[in-house]
Amino acid sequence: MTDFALQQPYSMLRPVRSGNAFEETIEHILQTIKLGIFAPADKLPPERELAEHLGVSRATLREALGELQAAGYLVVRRGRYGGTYVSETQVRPERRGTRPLDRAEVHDVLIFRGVIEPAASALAAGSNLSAAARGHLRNCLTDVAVATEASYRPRDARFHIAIAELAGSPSLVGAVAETRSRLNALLDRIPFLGTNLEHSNEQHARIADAILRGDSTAAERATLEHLEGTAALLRGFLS
Amino acid sequence: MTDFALQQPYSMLRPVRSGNAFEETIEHILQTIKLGIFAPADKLPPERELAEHLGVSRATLREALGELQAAGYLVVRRGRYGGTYVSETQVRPERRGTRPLDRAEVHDVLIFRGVIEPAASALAAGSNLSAAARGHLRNCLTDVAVATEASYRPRDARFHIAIAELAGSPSLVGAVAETRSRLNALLDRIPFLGTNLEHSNEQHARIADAILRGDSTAAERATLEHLEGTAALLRGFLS
DNA sequence: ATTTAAAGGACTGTTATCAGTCCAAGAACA
DNA sequence: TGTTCTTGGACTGATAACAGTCCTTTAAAT
Repeated sequence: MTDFALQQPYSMLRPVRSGNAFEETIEHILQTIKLGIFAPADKLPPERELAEHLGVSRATLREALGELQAAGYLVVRRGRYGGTYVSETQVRPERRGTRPLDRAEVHDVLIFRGVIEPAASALAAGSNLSAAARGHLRNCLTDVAVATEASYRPRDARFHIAIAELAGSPSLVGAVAETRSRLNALLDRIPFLGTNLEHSNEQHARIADAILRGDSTAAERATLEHLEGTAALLRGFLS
Repeated sequence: MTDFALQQPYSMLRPVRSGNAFEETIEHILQTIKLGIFAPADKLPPERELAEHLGVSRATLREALGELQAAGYLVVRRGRYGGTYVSETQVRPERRGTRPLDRAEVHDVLIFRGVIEPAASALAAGSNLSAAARGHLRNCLTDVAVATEASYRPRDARFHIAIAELAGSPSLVGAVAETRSRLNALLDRIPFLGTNLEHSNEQHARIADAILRGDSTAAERATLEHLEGTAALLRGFLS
């Protein structure tokens, strides 16, 4: 631990804005795709509406959309009933394992995720879930269960975010989504190891089951166990 | 619960930036004061340094500082060994209880805080704490213990943020700080009720003691109990 | 008394972002 | 076959935010 007194106030003086609006917008939309919020072939909201939601001018949004289109993430259809669609063909992922892992970042992400995801599961299990909410969770579970290796990551994220949505706290949803995104960025930096999809899906099923049964303790424990897999994988690449 | 399917993707399309850089900067600096990160008479970092930390140009930062100076939060001394200082005289708080509480916001803040603060305490208790870290926690505990009603709120926040700092996850610190800030905004909207400082300080002591003893379970439980007080107070004003 | 250096204060020109307006496409519908 | 209307596309002028430079103050050091 470095000098505690000196670093104190500076930990709170984080950047007010992470860059220019244009880049932030690109990053944000890319996240919604990589987290499975918008699946391939989904239609984004109309530009004017999306710009308002993102708190950015349409001009800036269009710059960002143009870039994502050029990169192959989006396709655009003009005219009435046209719109911006998520590309159905996967974008070639960047070369893996090029940049080294940042120890502190790995540590931070794993700790934070270990706090909020089990808590989200426990809260979801303890809530009075509507039929629609239950259906949504089951849909996400099925989607990830039938995913191929190529489509797994976003659907996995979508499933975990769905759980947070059931917990009834928008802040929690945002925290889970952002943390997943940071985790994905870390996973992109290590050589690909075939995930044990079967094992993972089995754990997903146990989590969903506990939540739908209303068993908070089981939901929390199952989630904690599930997280341990990825955590161990990442920690393995630190040493 | 509103229509689940329709609101889905939009929950993730939150604003990329919450306003203009100038206002964000004001708000951010004001937070560091209200959260006790900078106490009265403390010196802020030099403008050039602070601007870089906040990711904003010096011109914009100076606009914000000027506003805060005009409002009485800051005093500026020029020349070598000068700088920007937090005012020692309290700024008169706005009229309380004018705007009504937002149900959803109260709900969200209380849930999220109930997740992260107990977790932070448990993690802190489970860590190998350096002597400096232990000293820092004890200092914050003393500060809040000897606070008057006027100085209580920022010192209380500082204590709870100090706990998160011991947990070893910057994200967790940020989450606790931001949530405290939102909570303060809510508390500002209800009529002032004399807090039971004695009871609160007793709970603080129990939390700090459990953390310093390394008893995670006790630290977590004590924190949960401590939060219940404020939670009940706020919930009382919803009905 | 003079010098020094670290801080705030003030200006410049450039670039990014904005709100607002109008144009062009083109699938659905009559 | 033509009309309609929602959508992306393109432009304009105004404003916000920027990086960079130089000036002013003032307590400490000499």
